[in-house]
Amino acid sequence: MSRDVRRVMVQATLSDVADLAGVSRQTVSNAMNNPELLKPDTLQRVRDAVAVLGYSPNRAARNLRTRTSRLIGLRFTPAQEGTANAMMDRFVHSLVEECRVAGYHVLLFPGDGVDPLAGYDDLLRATAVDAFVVTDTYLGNPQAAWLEERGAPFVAFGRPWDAPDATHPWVDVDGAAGARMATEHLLARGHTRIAWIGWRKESPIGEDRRSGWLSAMHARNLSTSGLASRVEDTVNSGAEAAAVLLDEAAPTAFVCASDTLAMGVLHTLWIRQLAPGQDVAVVGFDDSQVAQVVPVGLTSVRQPLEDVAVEIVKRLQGRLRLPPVVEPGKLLSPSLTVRGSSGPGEWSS
Amino acid sequence: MSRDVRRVMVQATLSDVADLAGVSRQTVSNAMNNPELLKPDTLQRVRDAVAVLGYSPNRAARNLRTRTSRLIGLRFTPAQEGTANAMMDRFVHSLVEECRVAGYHVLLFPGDGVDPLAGYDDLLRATAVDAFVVTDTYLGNPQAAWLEERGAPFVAFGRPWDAPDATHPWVDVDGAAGARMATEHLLARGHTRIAWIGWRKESPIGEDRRSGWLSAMHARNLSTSGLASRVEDTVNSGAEAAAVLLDEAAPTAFVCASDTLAMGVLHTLWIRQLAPGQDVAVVGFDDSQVAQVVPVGLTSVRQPLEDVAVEIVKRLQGRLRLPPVVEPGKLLSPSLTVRGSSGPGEWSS
DNA sequence: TTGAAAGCGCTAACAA
DNA sequence: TTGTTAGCGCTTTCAA
Repeated sequence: MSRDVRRVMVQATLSDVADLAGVSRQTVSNAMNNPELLKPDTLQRVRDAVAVLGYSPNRAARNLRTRTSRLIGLRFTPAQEGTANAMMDRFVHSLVEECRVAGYHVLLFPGDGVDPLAGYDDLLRATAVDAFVVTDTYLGNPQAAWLEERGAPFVAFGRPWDAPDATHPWVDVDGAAGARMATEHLLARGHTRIAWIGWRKESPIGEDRRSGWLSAMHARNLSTSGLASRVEDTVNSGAEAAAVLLDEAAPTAFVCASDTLAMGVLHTLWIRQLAPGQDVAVVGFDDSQVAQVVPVGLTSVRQPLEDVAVEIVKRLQGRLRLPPVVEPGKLLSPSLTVRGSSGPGEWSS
Repeated sequence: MSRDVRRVMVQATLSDVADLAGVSRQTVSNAMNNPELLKPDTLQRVRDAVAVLGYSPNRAARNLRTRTSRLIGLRFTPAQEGTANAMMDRFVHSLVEECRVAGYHVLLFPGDGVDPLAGYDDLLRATAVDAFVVTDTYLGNPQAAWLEERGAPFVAFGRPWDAPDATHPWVDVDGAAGARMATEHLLARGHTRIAWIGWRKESPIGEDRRSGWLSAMHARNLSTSGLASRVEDTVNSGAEAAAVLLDEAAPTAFVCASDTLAMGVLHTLWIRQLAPGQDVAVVGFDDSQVAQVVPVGLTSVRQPLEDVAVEIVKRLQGRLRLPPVVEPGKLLSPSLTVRGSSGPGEWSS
């Protein structure tokens, strides 16, 4: 009885396994980490002992000895209230899953809002994580430069917009291609007066997406003058921009830099008794839950976050290898999820 | 030059600090963990050395020695596609922040979908985490029973519905109170035929919320017969249920067990050219991003996830203290976020 | 108030 | 193929 209790409470160690299997501690270690070094029947004996004792190597001891933690740090910032931007949720899940495959866990730390470097430094100095995944590079990522300077391994989700010659590994989604797909989708459905509602000029991501709309329009020799608006990423701004554009440029379709802005457009359509997809087409960006559940459904550009996670972890592993293998940046293509807001299915014929 | 590089690459250790400060390693340790034991000027000397070297205690070594990891495990399951249930995002952020205050970090591990115990066992045996936060207790939480049996510290977000005599600490939100608030809000706005669209009977959370609607109606001696529906948690099911209820019971308002179902109701209203908030009132549950950005806005019950995180971490700390202090379960009250879908502001007078 | 000794559990390096 | 030795960086215990 009391032995059972102890077995539950006190984890078996390498020594316990070695004693039970009648081998040295090092042999047990090899059985766990380099099984090919052992004679088959020794290996089996050790494995039996491991199973009997329910042994798992103590992480702290292993971490201390190997100077690794098998932990990836991720600064977790929540979606802003009142927006549709909930990419993080899907991305984090993909990252956690992909890290598991690679034998890593994800450690979350809070962003402090003021100092974008907060948190990184502590974890680094305590050698609490092996590497970081940096996501908020739209801020003009001071983290990237800072981490690179300290020699801290990391992979960025997002291009180094402000430092095109940066040498760190990154993965990003081609926003221009996404906006282009969205625009071409609307062109194929017969629209020619397609408006753009995007973010302010300071946002390189916004400008990138905008360029996709622009190039798709120009490729068809369509005028874009008076058809573009740059606003804050809020529902209200989107609604106001849509109202102004409808009044002044009479577009029949909108491509938006975010689902949040697209919801603003839907809001204006609703007020004006215009049917989305019927009277006016709308396409958003991010394929958020909002796009999925809003009545008639919001057609939206979807980022391949699962693939992003795969590529990020691949680069993480390369970066942590000795010697480090620094793979170049990688740009992934988004896809378009078509729903009712860009027109009834029949139109596509 | 090369010294600078080394300082960046190789972290200073306790010994380095001790040498620089001219004290023993133990004194440095005390300076970090029990500063009150040191003579003020010794303490200052040590602290100066710490600052000069940029020293932070190595986590692995500390973990090994203290047999703790200062890590809290959380199984991260993403929001289901096509639903509005994105509570996790907000909750995780609150938890991460609250854990930071308590000196912990959050370690994410993936749910495996099949075995709800997967992941917990590995982390436990490797002593990779000090405790867990268990969130998916709606499954009839086998994790809780299993973890309790193994003596693994954890706190549940969610009541032990299927084991009311369970002794583990938990924190939950009073769903019945939330639905009651929603119903009373509609009653105050003059509605009397208020329908309920909830989840199937197997869901104790759904039944709990339903009871809130029921009690609010009964408190006013209002009939509820024919006014309730139990369906799957999808937009379509919500839309269908709303259509049937409108045809057969002519309600003027709906209270829903989730924002997802409420969006279904909005869908049906949209098809029937009924104005939400004007012709028919709708209240959802969870105050998701969807509720926040959908045109006219969806009135919704909001869970106090920040407070939930605070209470959970408090219990976590109690549970990890020696001897453990097991605080009882705690039920928190939600609030109601009023938006356009439950009627124009003027009605409230 | 400070220091010395011991050891947490593991793996790298080397020896047998 | 297996075993021995040493030590990762820290904190606990005890002695000075």
